[in-house]
Amino acid sequence: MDNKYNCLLLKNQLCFPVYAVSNKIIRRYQPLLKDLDLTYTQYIVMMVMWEKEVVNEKDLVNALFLQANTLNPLLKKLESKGLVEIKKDELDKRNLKISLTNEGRQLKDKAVNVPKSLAKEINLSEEEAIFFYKILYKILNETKED
Amino acid sequence: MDNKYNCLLLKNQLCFPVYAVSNKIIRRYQPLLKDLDLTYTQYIVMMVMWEKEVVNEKDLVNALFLQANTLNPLLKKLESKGLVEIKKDELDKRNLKISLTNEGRQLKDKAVNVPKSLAKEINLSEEEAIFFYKILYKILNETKED
DNA sequence: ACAAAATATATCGCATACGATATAATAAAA
DNA sequence: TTTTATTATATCGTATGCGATATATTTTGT
Repeated sequence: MDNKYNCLLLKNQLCFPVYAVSNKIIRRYQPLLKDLDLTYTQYIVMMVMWEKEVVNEKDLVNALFLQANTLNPLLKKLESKGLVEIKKDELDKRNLKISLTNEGRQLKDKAVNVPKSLAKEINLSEEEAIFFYKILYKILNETKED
Repeated sequence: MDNKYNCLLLKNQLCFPVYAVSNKIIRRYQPLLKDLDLTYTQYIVMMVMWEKEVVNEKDLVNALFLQANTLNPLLKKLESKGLVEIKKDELDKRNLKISLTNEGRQLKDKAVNVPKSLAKEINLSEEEAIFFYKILYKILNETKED
């Protein structure tokens, strides 16, 4: 039973279920977010905007563990929807200053119901959820270079 | 401190770190998989092929928690690389029979090193890994409809 | 047997993700 | 003070993922 190929069995992978759960959760989010006319990635960008009001693109890259070339077209999309405003930072013209618009701020009230609706679909005990959360951030913060 | 918008803070989300960890892990896999000329998704398809040798597209959909329209072009890609062979199942012509080729089978030996290399990058204790694994599959198996 | 429902793929369009590369602005170094 | 290096975005090409819809095949119901 114990051979050198065991490490290649899907059921012995830890990375695969993370990937599968991530896909599953996002699939669950999409219909809820349709009311807000947001995709999942747009939604997490808006979460940062609702919290910070003004950020650089670089701040988003750090907060979301994504990259600039992913966020760039996405931000332009949010701008074209009127949810954010994009300007060059006059103090350091390399930076892009992203600001929440009034319209973007208003969306916050509609969004409040989304996390509750989704929580119903994932049934973890309080203890499990806390442990799960800790492990996820342990992996995320393990190496700082990305 | 406690207001109705707390549920919209990124740091209070459980779904977001799953998504971020998934992205991070796949980013880590890509350079390792480059030697095999496989992407991450192609790699997990090959894992199933290495284990089963012959499957229907539907079996892959179930094993990988993905959908046919994602796998379809991916399988054609693997076929064009000579790693699998795609035929109609003569017993039920709705089904696609995917078979591992000799070339695909040979890749298995090269792939054996990938999981070990990646394991080094994620430092969880045995106990943490087991708990993490259990929670992930609890979420995956919670509702069977997708 | 034959219409209707179910099943398994296929196709299309859109929105990510990322590596690779290029560019503009600032900081550091000589 | 110039060159050089670094930083923050921008652009391009490739590969997913998924919802919506269409098609072919089989099963079910009558």
